[in-house]
Amino acid sequence: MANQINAVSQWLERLSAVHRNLMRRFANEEGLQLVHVEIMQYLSVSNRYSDTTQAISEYLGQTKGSISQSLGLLEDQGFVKRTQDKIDKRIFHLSLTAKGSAVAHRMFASIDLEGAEELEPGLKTLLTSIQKKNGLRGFGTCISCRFNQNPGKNLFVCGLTKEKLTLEDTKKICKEHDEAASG
Amino acid sequence: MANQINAVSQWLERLSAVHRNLMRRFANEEGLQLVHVEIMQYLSVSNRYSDTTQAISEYLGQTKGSISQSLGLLEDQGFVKRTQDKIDKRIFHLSLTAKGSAVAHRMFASIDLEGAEELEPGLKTLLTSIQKKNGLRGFGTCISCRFNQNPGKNLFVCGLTKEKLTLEDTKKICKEHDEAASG
DNA sequence: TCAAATAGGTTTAGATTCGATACTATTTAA
DNA sequence: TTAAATAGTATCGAATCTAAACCTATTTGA
Repeated sequence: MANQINAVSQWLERLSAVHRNLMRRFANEEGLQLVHVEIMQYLSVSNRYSDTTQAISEYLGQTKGSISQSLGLLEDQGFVKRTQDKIDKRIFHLSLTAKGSAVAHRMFASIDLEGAEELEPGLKTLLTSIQKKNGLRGFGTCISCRFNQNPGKNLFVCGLTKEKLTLEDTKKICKEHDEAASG
Repeated sequence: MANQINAVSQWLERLSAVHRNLMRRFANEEGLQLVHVEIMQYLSVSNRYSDTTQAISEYLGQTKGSISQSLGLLEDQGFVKRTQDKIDKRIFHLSLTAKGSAVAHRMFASIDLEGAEELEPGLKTLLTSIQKKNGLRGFGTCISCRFNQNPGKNLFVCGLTKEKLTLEDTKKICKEHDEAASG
């Protein structure tokens, strides 16, 4: 048993290292730092509740001060723009400019995962389980979220914020994600 | 199709980030840096052809200068010891002391992957495929290596180095690993 | 045999990141 | 009205990372 678990841990470890290597290689080719690419990747898939300095900090597991610095650089270089929240003026929503969006696209294209499709359900389950067991935020999409309501075709409502969401909205990553009860 | 691949990439990205977060958290609890734990984890599973500064550098995707520095620290603190190769005196084999080994054990124990066993074959296949497509070193075990020969029960020979290997040897990670032809 | 090339490792210098702390501004709660 | 909590920024010191130069040992090749 223990051996079996260690084996999974081992491959996961390696997979994680390989993924980081590829990301770093891509970052270098673009003349960027690894963390900058990671931030842009995250912003390309995060929803309106999750596009803040704080959320990025929790996602990447680095302090918000460090992320704040990196965001300052990315903004100066025109990859990212900030928009102050209209209601809560402490919050700044971050989004990719066309330039930043192009980087994220190239990044996804550069990591070739052909043939890995069948792993998706397993990866997702493993991920949810690990996040939960270790007290990390959910970071999942609305599809599997217990707050998600679907009162009509292509009509969604977030039970937590009571806001309407489009189908596209529900495909993005949310920091408030909480797994639906199994069944 | 593209969407499906992006979804896998997305979960892989997140899994990689979560894994790194957990490793970093563990490192902090031990009063160590992330990279130090990663090095010890690697040394706990690498074989005699792969326990060098150079190999660690390729595994973790960082420069050998950087790894050399970290190894110096780990040696000073008694986690790692170096042994000069008897034949090629440029090479120093690295291994964990009892203190270092204990850290690696605690690390494996702290990452709870219960229920992930069934993912193992898929992860391994994905890993091999990614490494190959991106021109990265194999880093696998003898079991799936084309150089591995098995002339008798519990008797193994590496076709590349012509050396005898024990069953335990064949479970470790090798930087010369090359996938056996499929079939 | 001997010089040149290669390979494993270390060292150094400069840039960057990281974490901790302190600070501002805004919002929420009492 | 105040106190506490939240979102984010600024600053500083410590540590890491990369690139390049450097050292030594080994291999190559004429």
